[in-house]
Amino acid sequence: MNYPKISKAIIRRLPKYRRYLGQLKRQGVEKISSNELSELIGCTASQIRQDFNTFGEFGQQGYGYSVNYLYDEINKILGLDKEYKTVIVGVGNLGQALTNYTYYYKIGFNIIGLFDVNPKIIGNKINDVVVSDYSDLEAYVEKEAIDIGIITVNRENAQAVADTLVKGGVKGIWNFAPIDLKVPKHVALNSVHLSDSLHELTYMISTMEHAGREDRD
Amino acid sequence: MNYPKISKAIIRRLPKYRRYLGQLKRQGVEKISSNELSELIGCTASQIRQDFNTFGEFGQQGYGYSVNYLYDEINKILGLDKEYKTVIVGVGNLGQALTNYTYYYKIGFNIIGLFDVNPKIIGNKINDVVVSDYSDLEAYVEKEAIDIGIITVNRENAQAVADTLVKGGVKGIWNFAPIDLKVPKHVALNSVHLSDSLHELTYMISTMEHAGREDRD
DNA sequence: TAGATTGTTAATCGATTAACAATC
DNA sequence: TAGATTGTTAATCGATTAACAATC
Repeated sequence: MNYPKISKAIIRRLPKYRRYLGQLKRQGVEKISSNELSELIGCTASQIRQDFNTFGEFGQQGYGYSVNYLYDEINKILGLDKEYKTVIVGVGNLGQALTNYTYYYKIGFNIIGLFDVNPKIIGNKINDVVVSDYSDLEAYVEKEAIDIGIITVNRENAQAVADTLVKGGVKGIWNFAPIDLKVPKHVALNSVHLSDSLHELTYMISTMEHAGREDRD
Repeated sequence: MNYPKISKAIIRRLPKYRRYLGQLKRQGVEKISSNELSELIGCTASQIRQDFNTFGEFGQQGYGYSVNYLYDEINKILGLDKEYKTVIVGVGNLGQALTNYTYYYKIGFNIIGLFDVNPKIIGNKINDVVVSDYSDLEAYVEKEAIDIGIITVNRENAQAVADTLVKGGVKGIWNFAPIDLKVPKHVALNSVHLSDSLHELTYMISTMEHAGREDRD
């Protein structure tokens, strides 16, 4: 597949489409039109058709889209037709939550390594995986050909962990530390900034309170 | 403050500005120009000035921006000059992680209630807060005038929890269940879709592998 | 005052939506 | 075939960037 350059906006919508199609699949729905899907998701049918057509012709004129086929195609686009060998660095509450989380929604992410610097945690087992010493991380990543490193350490150590993961040869980093990491451009990086998300929420709360007043103007 | 309508894009950038300004503040930097800040963040100086000017005139011509003043102003815009009474519903690993997280970064979010349906968890203490029975949630939210409800239950129960929180009178909901909740428009809602974020990452990994091939064209 | 940098308008760019021809 | 709905082009809308006048 020789993709044209895809905008960040479209990429951010793909997992959402996938979620709704997964839901429809579970409900046993076989076909859906861009119009029906747009009502479900709350966007325009035009956008849906544009987005899909960036990647291929997944529908059939006069009929719509086959839910199963479309779901599979989106999975392929998102790279979810593959398995990813994964390590988590930083086995605090969040690290443990993500271990269980990926274990629970278990499609394709195998957490095969957990790493921490805390001697009290090293040796513990979480979902059958033993927590290893952080100093062994780089060698492990290289030897096991780890695809994804998840960073759940604090801000101060996150960049060092990222550097180690990169040296070990990971393809992608999923970062939860509240900092913008620097990685070489051949390594994929996506960050979940929880505090940013919370602050967007308080912003919304604040403006809504203002809006209450403005309504009377 | 009578805000004009602010685009989602700007709102998403505000917490990021705040993060960098916080860092500069900690480093003891007193003033910064839009140009210096743009290099730090990796965006255009023009965008920074546009963004700030949406909310007010925070700078001084010929000088730049006072880091402390700007930081405080952004905090006010984000509503971070207030305290938020908060409950968490669903005390699994993620709920516990967020309890510790907000406890650790403790500015303004007081987790005063934890709720779950699991009798084995009810009664436990996390950071001095006892886990209560979910059936008491609505009354508690109303009595204590809770501002924010955090949802860390599974997809199946998330909407019911949201409805209960809304009935109790929360101002905002921070949702971690992988579903798009419906709430009345006077209630703020922000969701962290962890799986979506992970799928964006696998997308990036996939396209980078393609890009490797395309480079040779 | 001269130099620097903001605040703000105008130009550009990209993303979304509308419209319709293609086609199942 | 007629009806429906996609695929795709064209029009619109909004967001980003460039430019420069205002001003500290």
